Amino acid sequence: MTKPAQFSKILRAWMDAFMHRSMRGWHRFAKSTGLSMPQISILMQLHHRGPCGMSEISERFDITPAAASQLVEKLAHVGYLERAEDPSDRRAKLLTLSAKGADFIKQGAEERYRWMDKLANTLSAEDQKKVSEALTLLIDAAKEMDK
Amino acid sequence: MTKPAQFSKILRAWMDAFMHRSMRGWHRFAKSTGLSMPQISILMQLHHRGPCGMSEISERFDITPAAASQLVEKLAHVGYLERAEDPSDRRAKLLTLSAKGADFIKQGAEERYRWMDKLANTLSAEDQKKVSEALTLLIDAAKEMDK
DNA sequence: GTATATAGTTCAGCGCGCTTAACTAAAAAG
DNA sequence: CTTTTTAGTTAAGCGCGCTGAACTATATAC
Repeated sequence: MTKPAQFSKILRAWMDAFMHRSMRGWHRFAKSTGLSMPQISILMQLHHRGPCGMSEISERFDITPAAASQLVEKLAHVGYLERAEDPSDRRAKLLTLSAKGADFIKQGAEERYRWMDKLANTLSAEDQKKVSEALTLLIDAAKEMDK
Repeated sequence: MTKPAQFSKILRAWMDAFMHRSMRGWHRFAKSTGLSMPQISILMQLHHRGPCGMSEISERFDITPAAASQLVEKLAHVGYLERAEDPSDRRAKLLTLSAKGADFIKQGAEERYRWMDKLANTLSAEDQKKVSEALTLLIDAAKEMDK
């Protein structure tokens, strides 16, 4: 009974320490590149959940189809994604991240990785191994939970 | 040589998997409460870096003093923070999170913790212990790096 | 004391994300 | 074939974050 509570506490401390730091990082990146956070969020979703339709965008980000359409229009205009017609349903659009868009996202992630790498390098080889194993556990568990 | 690269890869996989999920979580929370992301970011900074002046806000979020002043004004108006005069410099203001503001932030974090807890519960007791130790290492390292 | 730098505020104006409402086009239901 | 539902677009308008510029008040330099 005390063990799970303790575990939960550590998870929370971790999230507190790192999540909003990441948020600020993305925000800065967004500003430096001229894109907005919502636009970047869409590219990120496309990046690691693959192509989808407009409706999925508006559902996942909880905005109206109109808003989704306008955001996507801007991203398509600068060439970060492509809007193709879904062959199985000519009303629907199939949104795919372009190579340029993928590069963009990778570059943004790269910047945020830096401090994480720096952080990692302050650990001993032994500790790094421990952390690796633990994070792998978490990553796998997360994949499992997403189905 | 291959070990550090491997470690770095795992750190990145972790960040990819979790960070933007957290971002979406905060965004939803923001919308549901009527505050904006910038406002919440300020409260979060106050929450875990303690009181500071206006200038620190504008520096850390990379906005003009004017913008910082306006954001803080709104937060003060709804009672999430207090703007007191710095006794050592009567030009400067000392921003502190109010109890109400602290509650607000905790509640927002609470919501995002939920899936993390769910995730944690899919792990065996043994794995939970491994993860706990590893995250503690990371948290301590981060504190160290922040000086 | 005068001059200059610093901390913060106020205001006009801009861009952006968002919504509502009206619309087009294709698919599904009858 | 007609009706209705679904996917997405377009346009007007609102609120908000942000900036630049002008301003107040305190602190520092000479």
